[in-house]
Amino acid sequence: MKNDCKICAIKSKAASKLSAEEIEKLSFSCALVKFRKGDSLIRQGTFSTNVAYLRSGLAKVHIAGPYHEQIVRIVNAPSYLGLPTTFGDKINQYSVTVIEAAEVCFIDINAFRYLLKANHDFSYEIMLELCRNELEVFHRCANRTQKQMRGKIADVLIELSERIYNSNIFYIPLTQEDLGNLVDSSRESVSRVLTEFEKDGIIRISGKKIEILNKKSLLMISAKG
Amino acid sequence: MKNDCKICAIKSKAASKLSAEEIEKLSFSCALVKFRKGDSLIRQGTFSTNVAYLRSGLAKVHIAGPYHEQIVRIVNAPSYLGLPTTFGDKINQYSVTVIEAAEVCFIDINAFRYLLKANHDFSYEIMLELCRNELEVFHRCANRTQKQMRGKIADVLIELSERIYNSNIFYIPLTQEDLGNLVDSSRESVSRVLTEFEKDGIIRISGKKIEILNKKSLLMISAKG
DNA sequence: ATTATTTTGTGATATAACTCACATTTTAAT
DNA sequence: ATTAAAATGTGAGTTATATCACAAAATAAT
Repeated sequence: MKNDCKICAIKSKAASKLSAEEIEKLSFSCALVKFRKGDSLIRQGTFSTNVAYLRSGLAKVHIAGPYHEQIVRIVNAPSYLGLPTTFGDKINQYSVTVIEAAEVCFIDINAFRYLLKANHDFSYEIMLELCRNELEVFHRCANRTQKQMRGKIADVLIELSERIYNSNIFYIPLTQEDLGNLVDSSRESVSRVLTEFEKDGIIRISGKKIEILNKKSLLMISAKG
Repeated sequence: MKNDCKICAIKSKAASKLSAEEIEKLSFSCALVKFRKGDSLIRQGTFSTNVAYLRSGLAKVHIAGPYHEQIVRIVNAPSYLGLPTTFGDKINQYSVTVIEAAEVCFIDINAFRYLLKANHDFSYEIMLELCRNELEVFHRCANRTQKQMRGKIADVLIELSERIYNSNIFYIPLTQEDLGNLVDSSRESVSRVLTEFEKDGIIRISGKKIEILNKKSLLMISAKG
């Protein structure tokens, strides 16, 4: 399985621009590992010397708040996790947990920095990703604080449907408790809104499966606040 | 005043690592401008081909929410503004407005990218700044959503005192309405908490001047949520 | 298959903060 | 200095959502 790393490196969005020598260097310090739902990739407060490259699957970034935990964002492959940590004081500022079976490649921070230095296209790409992250956090923050329940939940459903699954039907990998942590509200309120939406004919739920029947309504509810 | 740019470049945290040739290139595409309180540096929704380098002064980053505007973070010099825009689709995703007299240097995006390419230390520094921004937004987001009024206001006062002014006495450059937009609550609630704190002997207010008398209390209130 | 555990649905009650309203103070403009 | 405009203080009523409580359903474990 370790040999997969080279493939991993080559297949990664960064690698297409790498020289053979660079790939060689990367492959020595990279190990591909498979994870299941619930596994922890990064744990807030711990020391870290790796960047995690999420090659497939889905994960949630979450931080411990003064009261309850808070899910910061849902991350889909491909993306790099733990960048702030590796640039900064090496103490993880957030946790990352798998929510759908994932393949992850841990890249040693020194190899990662070598890559950044050696390959400008790569470092440019990382900057892009960091900028996107920042904007995404902005968006979620505005969502959390300026909308009320219906709007928040509508927004999350749209995000799952569009950004994560690209389909109007999907299996939601989060519990209602998770959803509450994602929009900063209680599990009960999430439940109430979800059944409300179903009664209004906006979505159809059966178990973990959600089907969006009326996206237009969802968009309106999300926009209205 | 235009010649200041070279000084600006040399004095900037990036420049110490630049070659003469690089500084030359930068100075051609850089103009230092002075701004007053209330001036707009970046306007959400507009097209932009510059990175703004805040050399001195204070600014607020804010976005238009579904209902009210929301202040995302307070930025002090030195720092780069508008990075996500220049990497992305060039449409500004947020506004930046001066809240204390500022000197700003607008760096053409092409020159900026040249710098990133030419100088790895510089691009590394930019990545650091992007990471810091992300973590700061995390923090503010948790603050907004998980604490109640007293905690939110305590947190902002601590931030102003520690990160921005480095003093227990400072002149607050924001109106209570601004503070409301910063912590996502109403102007009235801000006022109530502020007078409450004063009655409790935690702060002393006279006009725009705020003195923190009991930082320990503030820290406790902020931490408790 | 059966049991234990986790997740979900829904009512009743409590509460923090918003809104509205208006007086007062402060700041800016002429 | 005088007036206009903006910012602030504070009460009373309203409201969205949290919390508590428990039943039902679904999932996981033996």
